[in-house]
Amino acid sequence: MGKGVATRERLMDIAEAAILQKGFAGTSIEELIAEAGITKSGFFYHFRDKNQLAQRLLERHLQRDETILDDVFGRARELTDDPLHTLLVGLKLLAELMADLKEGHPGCLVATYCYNERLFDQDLRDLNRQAVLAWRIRFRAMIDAINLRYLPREEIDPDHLADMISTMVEGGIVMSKVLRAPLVLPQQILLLRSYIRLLYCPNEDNNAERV
Amino acid sequence: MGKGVATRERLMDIAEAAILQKGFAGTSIEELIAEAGITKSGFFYHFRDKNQLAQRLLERHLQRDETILDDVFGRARELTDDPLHTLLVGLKLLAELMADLKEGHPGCLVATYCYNERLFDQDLRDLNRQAVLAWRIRFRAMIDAINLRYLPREEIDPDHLADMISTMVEGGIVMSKVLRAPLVLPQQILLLRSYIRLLYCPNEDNNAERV
DNA sequence: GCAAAACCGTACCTCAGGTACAGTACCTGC
DNA sequence: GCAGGTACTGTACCTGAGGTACGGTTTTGC
Repeated sequence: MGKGVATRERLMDIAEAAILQKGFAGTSIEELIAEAGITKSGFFYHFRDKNQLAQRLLERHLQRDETILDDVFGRARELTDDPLHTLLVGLKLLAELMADLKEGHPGCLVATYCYNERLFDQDLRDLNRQAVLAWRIRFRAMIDAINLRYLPREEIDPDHLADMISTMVEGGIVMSKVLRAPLVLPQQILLLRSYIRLLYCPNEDNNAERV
Repeated sequence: MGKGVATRERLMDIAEAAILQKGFAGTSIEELIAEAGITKSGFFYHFRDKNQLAQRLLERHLQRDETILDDVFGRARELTDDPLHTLLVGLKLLAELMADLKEGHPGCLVATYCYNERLFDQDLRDLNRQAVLAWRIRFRAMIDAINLRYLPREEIDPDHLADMISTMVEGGIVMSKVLRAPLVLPQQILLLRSYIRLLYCPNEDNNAERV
């Protein structure tokens, strides 16, 4: 990794942490360069302006996010062939991952940007929107696979159920941050898991599995 | 209502809308007074500084929020004596209320402030935290009442289930805002309702009601 | 050892937050 | 009808942040 890349990454780490705690407008370039130990000229060497920093941050955040989800549900798929169990195991792994964050989840840039929408141009807002739609598509595919094999106890729109995963994670992050209770997020993910289990799992009284 | 109170309320309406779209630091006093048609001196006559505005805004927001919840679940209680049905009807009413917002939910100050935490002093952060704890206590009481009469299909911590309502609303707001799809929030509230129904409701195969 | 990459230094402009304080229009009770 | 509070306006001024411009310097890779 080149020196420039390393500086840029460090700058972005500092910026992301600051923005998640103070919002975009509340984060000054001055404080970023002070913490990074560079000058203002250095900052503008790496980024055209503050908006480009915002865009690069979101792009990186979304890539990392995708990697984590690929990893978590990839590992889940290795453990079982059944699509329902894959989702349930994946959510369990995700909850454990969130529970392991000792300082709690630092926050989601997608949520920050949505509560700062008027600060950004249309491109950035669209990028944010596309990211959430990509989550929907990812989880929707898993739901569809489940619906091929299991009959849900209630008729649920698969897109809504897919969105519920993102909803619980975004909401759980807010709850954990406000309450300063890191475990709330994993707890909420496990409740979502409980719902999906109840919705699809046959129990002794009700064998819902499709033939 | 005195003239001063009216101006202050108008100023706060403008400020709340702006803060929900641009964050606290991204909202300038200049734009507020321009829209309100007063001068900067007028602003500082009503509020000691920007932080006091933030505090007043949160206090008012929380009061309004409480009024809405009192109203929704109060109406639900009028329709049924059963605690489970009260919660289910209340969530239905809440979803309908959210669906009726033509422009979509404007956002929650609690979430905005949590993603701007470092901009505020300890008092304001504590106020935010207490508000979420008040939601927990409110919903926890409803869950406890349900547990007295119904046996859940799974053992669930009542605090977690109570928090789930706040989580779904906060997460749903973020999802609706990012996707620019106002209906996502009510859809998610209905999914939460579906979970609670599945968790507690006896069906033809499984009579879970306590005797 | 040389060119490109990765910065630093300086100067400057604009705008927003915030302070200070004097002045004024309007209403209200006595 | 006027004293006094309420609800402001007007003016001036300070600081700090975003941003621009551009020339100079160091570091790195080949």
